[in-house]
Amino acid sequence: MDGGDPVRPAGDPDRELSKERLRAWLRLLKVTRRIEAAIRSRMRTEFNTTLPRFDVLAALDRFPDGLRMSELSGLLRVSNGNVTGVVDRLVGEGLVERHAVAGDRRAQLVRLTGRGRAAFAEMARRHEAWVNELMSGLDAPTARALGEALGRVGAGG
Amino acid sequence: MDGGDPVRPAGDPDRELSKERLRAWLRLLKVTRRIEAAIRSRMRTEFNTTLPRFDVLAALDRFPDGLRMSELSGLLRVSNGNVTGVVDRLVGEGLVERHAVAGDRRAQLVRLTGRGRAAFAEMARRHEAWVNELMSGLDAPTARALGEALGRVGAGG
DNA sequence: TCGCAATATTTCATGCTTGAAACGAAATGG
DNA sequence: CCATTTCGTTTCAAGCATGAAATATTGCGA
Repeated sequence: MDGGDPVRPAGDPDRELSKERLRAWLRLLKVTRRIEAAIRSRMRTEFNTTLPRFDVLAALDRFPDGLRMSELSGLLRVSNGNVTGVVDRLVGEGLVERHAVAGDRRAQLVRLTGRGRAAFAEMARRHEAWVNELMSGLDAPTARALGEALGRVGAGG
Repeated sequence: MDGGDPVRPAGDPDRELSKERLRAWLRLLKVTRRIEAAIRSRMRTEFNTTLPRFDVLAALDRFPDGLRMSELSGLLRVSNGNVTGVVDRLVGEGLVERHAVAGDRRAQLVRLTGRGRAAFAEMARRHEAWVNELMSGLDAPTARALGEALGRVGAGG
């Protein structure tokens, strides 16, 4: 009939699209890991801290009234138990404090301390500079194209 | 004299580009983490294994003659000590084996076993299907645009 | 009000990850 | 040859991450 070669069906579009998506994913993973590793390493050498701690500080900086543990883990998309440990260490460093919540003795409200807010501001400044450098290959239109494409991936998940 | 407002200098292009890159990076990180978490979870429930182990199997599958520990950690871009542990567990599962290298008693050659090769083939098949599903929002041209943008980021790092 | 499900958080076991230190083996330079 | 350096790998301590179990508290329905 009009059928293709059974060994390599002339460009089966589903299969090709799948391969294309796989390639895109592998590249996405590679680039993300490389940049993440660079940021992680600089966080360690310049601030003696870690990316997870920075993420927690960033979340708390956006919510000056504080966040509950579960709100924090929800925002960061990590497990509850995870946040417990990271917050413990930040409290130990004096960057964050826990408060009781009036009316619910189960919950904890977590907030930045003054030192925590100042430390985060400095880290955020450097962090932006690192990202700017690490992504220096990206001009404005390409950055927007990337955002667009990622938006579609996000919608598709 | 023709200068802009000192509070918000009318569109300082460097600063705006930096912000744009930061936004792109945060989005990149978010999307990547979400997909990675989904794959990780499915690896666990469907195959009772982990992404790092899958990565090692994938590398070994591409090199049927085997790889040294240091070649493996170089390919995967992780530390030596890391690979030691992951390979230990894969050996324990019978998916991988270590061989001595003739002429260098320091080195180890790591290879897939028959079972390892078969197990990986099955996992890889499912893995591609998951990625295809998780990135279903991405049509072919957008996938290519994404690859293009990521290539530039890669070149810029 | 009593029992019980739902909620907020911590604890735990397991595994990944890193960077540094330890170690044996190989290579190299007097 | 022998000392020193380099190399390949493992070991180690610390921290991140997960999912499951434990704990405590709240709230709801009979």
